[in-house]
Amino acid sequence: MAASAVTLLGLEKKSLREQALSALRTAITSGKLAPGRHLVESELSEMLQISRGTLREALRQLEQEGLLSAGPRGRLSVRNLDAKEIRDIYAVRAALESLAARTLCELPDRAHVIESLHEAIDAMDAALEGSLEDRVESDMEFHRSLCQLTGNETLLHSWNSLEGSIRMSIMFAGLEKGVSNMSVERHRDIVTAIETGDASLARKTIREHLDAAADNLVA
Amino acid sequence: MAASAVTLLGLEKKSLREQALSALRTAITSGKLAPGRHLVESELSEMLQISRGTLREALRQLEQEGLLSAGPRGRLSVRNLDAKEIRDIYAVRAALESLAARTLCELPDRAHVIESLHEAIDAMDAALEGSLEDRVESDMEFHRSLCQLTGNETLLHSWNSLEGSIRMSIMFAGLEKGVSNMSVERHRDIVTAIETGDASLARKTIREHLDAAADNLVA
DNA sequence: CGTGCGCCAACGGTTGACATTGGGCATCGA
DNA sequence: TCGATGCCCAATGTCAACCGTTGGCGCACG
Repeated sequence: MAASAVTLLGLEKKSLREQALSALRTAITSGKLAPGRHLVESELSEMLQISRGTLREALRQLEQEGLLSAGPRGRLSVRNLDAKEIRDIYAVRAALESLAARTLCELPDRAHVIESLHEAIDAMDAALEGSLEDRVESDMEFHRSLCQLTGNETLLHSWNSLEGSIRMSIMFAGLEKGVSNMSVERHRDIVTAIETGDASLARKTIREHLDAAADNLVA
Repeated sequence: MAASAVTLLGLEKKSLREQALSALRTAITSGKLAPGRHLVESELSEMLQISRGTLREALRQLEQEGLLSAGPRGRLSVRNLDAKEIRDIYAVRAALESLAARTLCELPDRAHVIESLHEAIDAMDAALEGSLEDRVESDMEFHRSLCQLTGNETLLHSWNSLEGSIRMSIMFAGLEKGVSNMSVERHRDIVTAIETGDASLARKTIREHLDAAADNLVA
């Protein structure tokens, strides 16, 4: 049986829940919904033009991603990060990406991996001409690729769950500070290390990169 | 302001959604809901005596925990793990717990941490007399404590999200195989390493423990 | 001035309904 | 007989309206 056209084209219209999820995630990580802001189900469901039930499913998901924090009686508000939490998030991030780097180094055939990573770096280069948001976007893309290319679904899933928190951290510190860590050179070093297959070097490179980023964010 | 009695006692009755979540999680990780089994909302909502809406919130959460996999048109079924996925899960697990070990080693005041870990080990000792399930339970408790005691909420959260998958891995391989890795001595070594504050030793110890466990599970 | 009472906002949960979509089965034609 | 056609149904996605509960808040009253 042939896959449907939409599936082949990757154009399947997302469910309302998924749309709401994306919309809310973007609103939060872009600061349109300020940290600490209390969310009211009825308000949101009206804004997004979806029913409360559908909305609640999306909210649960955002809660699990750590973008929302639950107060007493299920009261939800946009999570507010402090410096320690940002460091904590980046510590977990570093652990995951270290694993990614090590895994990639151990792959027998890394050719296509290296190629993909170079493409991601080219995209970052191109984004230098764009807005701050574009630069953040291409950076996230690169790091997500690291996890994705390992072929470890669980790793990718964990990273995706953390992505919202990472974006919040960057937003919290201010986009300017956030992008200041995203030197293309640094990322080239990471790819080079992976290319050589030196796992400990790759891990060290990426760890230092992320540690520096965290330091910079909370400075 | 005083916290309410129920809060103090930690006895707040869980919401129906949370109850359903626990019930389903247990049903899956205990094998009562066989891997690959297709789940029908209306059936489950009747079994659990809750409405479809509430059930769907719980299902979404289980999906994010990796216990359920979504087929076409939102069709949910109990996730089916193969050997590679188990290894992948344990690789992520090891990354998280390595971070936990390192973090604990770097804590200036580890006395209460060591104490808590010793209690967890005592519980494992006691569970030697109990059922296989008891032993698994006390083991999970120990490892969760590792993450919790770091004080890194994000780390604990990530571990919790992975816990379901870990339990599934153990169930998949058979409880006997699962518990065979849970030697109390091994765990004592981990605590000892943390006690000395030797981060690299602690990481090495826990990593070897988990690698061996994964090997054993898929063997 | 303080206290108690009642209103109201917001959440947890339910019910019943409807559209959509694909699978399965039976029917029909070559 | 076998494949194509088309209908029915199961299951999900979504909605609207509703109820009970619970705290917060403000007002009236002693």
